[in-house]
Amino acid sequence: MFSHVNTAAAHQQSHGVPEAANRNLQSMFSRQPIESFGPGEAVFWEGDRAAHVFEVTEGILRVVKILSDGRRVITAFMHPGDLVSISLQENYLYTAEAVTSVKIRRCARNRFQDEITRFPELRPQLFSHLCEEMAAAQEQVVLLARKSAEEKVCSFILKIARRFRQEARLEIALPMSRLDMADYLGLTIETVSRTMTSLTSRGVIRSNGRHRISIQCIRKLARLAGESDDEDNQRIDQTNVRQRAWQH
Amino acid sequence: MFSHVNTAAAHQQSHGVPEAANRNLQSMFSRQPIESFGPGEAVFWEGDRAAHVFEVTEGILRVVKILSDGRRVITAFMHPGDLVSISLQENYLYTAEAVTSVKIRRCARNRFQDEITRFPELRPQLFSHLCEEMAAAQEQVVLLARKSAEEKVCSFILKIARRFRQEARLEIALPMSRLDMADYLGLTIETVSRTMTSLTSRGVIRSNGRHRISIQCIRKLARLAGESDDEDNQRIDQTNVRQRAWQH
DNA sequence: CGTTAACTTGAATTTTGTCAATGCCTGTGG
DNA sequence: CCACAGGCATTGACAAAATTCAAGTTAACG
Repeated sequence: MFSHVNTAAAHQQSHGVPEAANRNLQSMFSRQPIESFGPGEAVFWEGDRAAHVFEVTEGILRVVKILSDGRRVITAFMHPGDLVSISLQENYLYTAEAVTSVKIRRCARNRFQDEITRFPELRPQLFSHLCEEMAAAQEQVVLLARKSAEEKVCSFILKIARRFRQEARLEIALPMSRLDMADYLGLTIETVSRTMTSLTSRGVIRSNGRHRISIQCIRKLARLAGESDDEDNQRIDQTNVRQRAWQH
Repeated sequence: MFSHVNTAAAHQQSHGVPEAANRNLQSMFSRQPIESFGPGEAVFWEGDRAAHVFEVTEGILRVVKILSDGRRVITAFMHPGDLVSISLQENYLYTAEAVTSVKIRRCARNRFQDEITRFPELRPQLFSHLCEEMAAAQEQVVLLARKSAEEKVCSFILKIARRFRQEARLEIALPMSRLDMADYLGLTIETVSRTMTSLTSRGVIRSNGRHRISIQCIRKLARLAGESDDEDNQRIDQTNVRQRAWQH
């Protein structure tokens, strides 16, 4: 959640020549140099002065908050095309760390703001971006507040499947560690592991190595995720959040 | 969370004569008629076409999401001065119900958008409003993902105390039912009740009827809420989120 | 003042977490 | 290319936390 608007497609278009016709939020990053971060490296830290906005170009970031006694919460995973730290205050609200090898572009906050001012057609984009983040946050709150361990894990797999399955294949990558998954779902690694094992033995998923699974029965997975709306005729590629461009 | 910016003070100013000098988001509602809702009544329903934006004038609203099997999550309580349904999509993302007797004003979404367009000085307000909602959402995610029942209850009391205590008195109102608290904190009524009892018997709080408590030891409460930053020299009225007006 | 819903309390159960031991990828260096 | 090491992941036994179910109380409201 929090910035999971994948505008990678639009992004492609606008590279090189950011025409007014298809200018978008990602355009701002197109001339910035690419920076690389290795697994575990932090892109920025919670509490630091928020000087930049980022675009993920490659790899996966985790958005982390830590309680004073070390308990860790991952509030989001960011994928290529996502913008990080858009909704911000004076200081970063969280730490962003590379899960895999990651490439990002950065844009100074000032410049980002200036561009938004200069090109009013960007405002609705920024706005709907924030609104989708809010919707995603609410989904996560529901998951954390009321779902069981199994429902949490199934919801997680399903969310990734809906966004990243390759074409018809129902094989998906889980590049993050079990600890990352646990801290995202409010569980322990052991519970995540046991749940995955159970799903495998029941034929819902099949694991191909530690970071790759294939979904054997998407309907069952959806049911176990606690999404069964009686009708249950959801397609894997359904769009959950209808969006309207704001006119501001 | 989600819209807890209490601008009641600013609101007072702008009533009657919404001068440009102190125009704010609340100004838009100042000429709207006041509507009343009794406890339990819904102001709008999740999924309905989002035709209005609301301002709470009096009383408390709960923001509710329901899973298909009836499990309920309250993602926010809204207080006087709060704006509801600002960050929105095509349809409402949640149901809003009156906890107490509630008075609200509504503003057609179209008009709200037009006004934002017409008075650019409102945009930064809208923006920082959304950003604060995001920050609050993240706090709630941390609470739900990693805090114990006792930490959750203490965090909740502390949050209300920081916003609504009357002057020096550390007596606060908890107008919502135990079920509402439970659905907000991801617990059961029994667990909430037991925790409150335990806090009372340990002298952290004292209850004056079911919906009113006084805080006996704010430092202990803060420690039990899991906020102890070693330093622990926080004041009850500290502002947790520093905010910067956006220039968009 | 009586009714009733809301709340509290207790006991048993379930779920998830903790601790500890083992197993298995993955990447490194021979 | 293989062997090995070390980090992750899995599994099991047990413990703790929270939920569930079932009575009791209390307080709010007519």
